[in-house]
Amino acid sequence: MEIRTRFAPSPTGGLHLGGVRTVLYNYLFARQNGGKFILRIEDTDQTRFVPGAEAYINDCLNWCGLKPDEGPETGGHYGPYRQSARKDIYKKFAEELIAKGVAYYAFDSPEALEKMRNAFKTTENPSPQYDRQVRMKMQNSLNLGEAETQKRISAGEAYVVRIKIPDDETIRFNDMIHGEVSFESSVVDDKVLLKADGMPTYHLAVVVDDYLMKVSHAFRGEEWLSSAPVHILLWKYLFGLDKMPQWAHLPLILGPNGKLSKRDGAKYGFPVFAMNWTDPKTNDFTEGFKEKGFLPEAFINMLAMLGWNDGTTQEIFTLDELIDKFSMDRVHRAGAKFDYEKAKWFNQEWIKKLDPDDLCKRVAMSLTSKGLNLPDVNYLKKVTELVKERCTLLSDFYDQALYFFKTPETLDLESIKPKWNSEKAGFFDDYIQWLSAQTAWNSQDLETGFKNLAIQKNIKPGELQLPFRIMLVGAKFGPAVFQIAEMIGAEETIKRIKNALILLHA
RNA sequence: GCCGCGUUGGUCAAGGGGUUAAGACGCCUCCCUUUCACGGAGGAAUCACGGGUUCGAAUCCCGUACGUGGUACCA
Repeated sequence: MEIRTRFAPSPTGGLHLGGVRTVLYNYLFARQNGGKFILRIEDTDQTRFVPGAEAYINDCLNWCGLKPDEGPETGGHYGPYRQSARKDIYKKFAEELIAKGVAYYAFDSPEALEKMRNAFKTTENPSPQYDRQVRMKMQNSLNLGEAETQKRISAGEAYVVRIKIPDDETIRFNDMIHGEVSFESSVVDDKVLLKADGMPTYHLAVVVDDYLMKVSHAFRGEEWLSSAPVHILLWKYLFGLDKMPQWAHLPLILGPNGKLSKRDGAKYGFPVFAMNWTDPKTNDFTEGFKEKGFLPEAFINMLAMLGWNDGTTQEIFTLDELIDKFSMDRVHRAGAKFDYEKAKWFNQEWIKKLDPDDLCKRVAMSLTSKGLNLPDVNYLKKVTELVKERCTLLSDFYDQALYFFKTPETLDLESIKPKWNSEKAGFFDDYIQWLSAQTAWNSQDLETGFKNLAIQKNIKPGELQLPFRIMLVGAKFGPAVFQIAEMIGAEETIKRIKNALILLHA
């Protein structure tokens, strides 16, 4: 049997962390078993349709390198892959369920439902369900009779189709992560299967499409666990439990307090979505990992480890290694709190790990996007190698490398002034002279010359290094000063020293 | 309220009857470096609580507490 997994998002907004991890686990499982990974767009709620959301999801998957084998863009033999385009299919199955006596028509308006909930509400039961307790008191084919039901339907009265949950049945299934999970049917409600607009709800659509698309393993977030009994029943009624995919309900990714929300991101200053997303309706902006400066490799690596490990102490994995080593039975059961500090660490590790040429390309993109004009690649490559261990995000390269390309606009003179004196000023005057006379220009010689001159003048070389650094960099950071001098060249080095001396004189 | 799922340091977590209870992030101390980092050496856990079972329990069982998800003609 071919292994087929699917990711089935609804195109209603940004793709968040947990969503990407669900994609990842689906993808890894499919890949390692030589199977297929499918993207299916669950756009059955027309009131929540958000233009651009589907394209955005594609962009995110692309960026992450988790491309589906089948989907709305890619195509495939089991299309269409947008549920809105499969509307007619679901109706047929809804009718089949009615014919089998396990579903029924219901005419209750939203207002009538609201009234029912209010009428039956008690302290012990604050949210009454449409279930066996109340269904015989409502307007549905169960108590209206066939004739009346047909009459209403012919008259064009709006109706939904609801599943008729059995009275006393224990519904069990085996979850790949949680093991055996069971529910009493008596606490499950008669979920709507087909809405008044003719569209299916998620419950009908997942089951039908998983069957039709031959999905062998269905992985989704744990928030779906409570509706699993409805899906199990539907499988039993429609296609047989033996055809049902293996379920795995993935642990939730939590924020600082409770389920991770995009609000947490804004509140605590970390991205929550894979890529930047602006809601076209509300104009609400949410930052993405990509734009924040994350490498997709690091993002994926971090997500993989949030809820899974291979049992060793290895934490840095390439996608290929993950495909090789991932296993569902090592997925942790409990929800995991997202730790932004650790996420940044993964990024830093990946910056160090990446092939220099590859890194250089990405740094170039980041730098040019911030308006920096880059000379030749070889120069940038050297700069990148020199500063990379000081960068945790791709976006850090700008601050860390800017002085290699531009004369600093401000200098942290406060850090040198307290210990500044005319002897030191004299030293730099002479150093300029010495530098001007150099024909060879390399960090080693520059340093030797610097130290010799300092000794000559009876000043500790160390005391001069910080001022020199601030002259060249503008602040107290960066790689060895003499390497910086070597990189920016004689002319620029001398210019920067002169600049600083003027400022220190004033 | 009801139902489901979960609970090993601040966080991610290994370990699934006998261990000094791994490792990583973060934090703190120190070394390296007269910058910032990298790197290196250290420091910090009564395994949620209470009962069992057992010679022995973080590990098995039962309760309780807490957390979390669901309880829509949303997914």
